Amino acid sequence: MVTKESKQRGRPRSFDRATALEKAILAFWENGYEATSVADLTRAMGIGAPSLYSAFGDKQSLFEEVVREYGVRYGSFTDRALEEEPTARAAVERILREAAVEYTDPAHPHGCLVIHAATNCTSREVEESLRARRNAWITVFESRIRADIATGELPADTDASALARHTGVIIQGMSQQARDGATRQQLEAVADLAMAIWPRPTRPDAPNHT
Amino acid sequence: MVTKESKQRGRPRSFDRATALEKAILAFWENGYEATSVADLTRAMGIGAPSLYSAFGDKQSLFEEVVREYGVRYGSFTDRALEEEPTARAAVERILREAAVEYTDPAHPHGCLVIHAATNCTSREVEESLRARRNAWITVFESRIRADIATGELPADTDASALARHTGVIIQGMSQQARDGATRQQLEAVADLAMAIWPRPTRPDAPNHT
DNA sequence: CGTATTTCCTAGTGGTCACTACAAAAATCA
DNA sequence: TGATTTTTGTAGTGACCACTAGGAAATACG
Repeated sequence: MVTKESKQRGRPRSFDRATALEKAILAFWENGYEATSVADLTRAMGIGAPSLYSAFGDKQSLFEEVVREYGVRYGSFTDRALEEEPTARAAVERILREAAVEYTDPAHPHGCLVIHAATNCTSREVEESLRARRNAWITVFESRIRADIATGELPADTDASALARHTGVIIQGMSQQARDGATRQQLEAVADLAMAIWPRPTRPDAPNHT
Repeated sequence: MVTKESKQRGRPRSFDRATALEKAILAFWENGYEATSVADLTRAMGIGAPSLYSAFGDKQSLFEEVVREYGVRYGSFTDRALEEEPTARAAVERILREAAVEYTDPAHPHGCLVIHAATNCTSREVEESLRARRNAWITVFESRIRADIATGELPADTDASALARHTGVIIQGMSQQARDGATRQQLEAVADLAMAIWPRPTRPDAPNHT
């Protein structure tokens, strides 16, 4: 759409698109999709309504871009853990620990935008989009766990589906608690407890990560 | 306010207040406080707006009554379990099992009204009221667990605070999952897993409940 | 019957919602 | 400079929001 090469022809934009988007992320994160009005957004982003609409489209497409950028800037710790850690158990443990920190970081609204921003929303489209994202997490966890069962890292009788869903329950419950005022230490204690249900590896040479 | 004794003087009410309230519960439960408009409510309750306002006050006081009645009709299983079960562990296990059933009951909206109905709400008052309710659960769990530590039912080194919060996380995560489409069986499997973190009793004669 | 009382329906109230028409402003290009 | 292009701020749009005034309707009392 807008190419950065050479000078633009018309009047230059008076705001930085990226920082305006960041402000929009914080606004939606704090109050959710529905409860954040376009007037709230223009105030938070420091631009007029016509500028918002010309730069980001309508409210819904701005929100979609917000969710994408949120995933990159604040939600990528899950993907990183799943890629970098050697086992599903280690990955989940790291995810829960980083979630405890991230969800209670005073630098931004508490909890997870994807979990809370569109609960009880009049736009079914927006609600469904975030629901699909949340359910995709569970599927990713499950396939990661199945991979560890295949290698013998986890016992053959491990219920991958239940373990994955339990992980999702813990993450989403932690996010809710963070919004309700739980501290980082309290969430870390919950993460500790939650990890206790993971079965021990069957291979005696398997890494232990305790 | 309205006494049931003897006949009323004026024109009789053309709707049953209790069933209208029940319809309001379902509407708020389905879509939350903010996203349920008064027009939605009058449609669901089958009455005109002036009747709604004269019978229930404004939208917020109707919602407060909805939350109270919801607690009695759909949320009392937690109180019952805490009263009737001999140990905190048994109570929590029963709560999780009944939550799995209740949160996925096709007869009404999924999940818990108190957890979801006012997340990301423009009315701070309503949001705070429900937040206080949720946080009260954790406190009740914790004191119940401390009581069991005192009797020796649970080990002296049990982290009552963390265990109570973990229980809250599980319940709230299960409610979120129920809204996202998890089945009763899936939630029951999560409840099974979650109970595995409970420490064994120290008193050898203590009931076991497995 | 008439009167008092309460509820009902109609038709609004002002306010906020997401969104935009329009023209001045600010840049590049000739 | 003047023409072109894009962004800007102003000032709205109709739609929906929670809520209500006012009078007709339906009951009980005397």
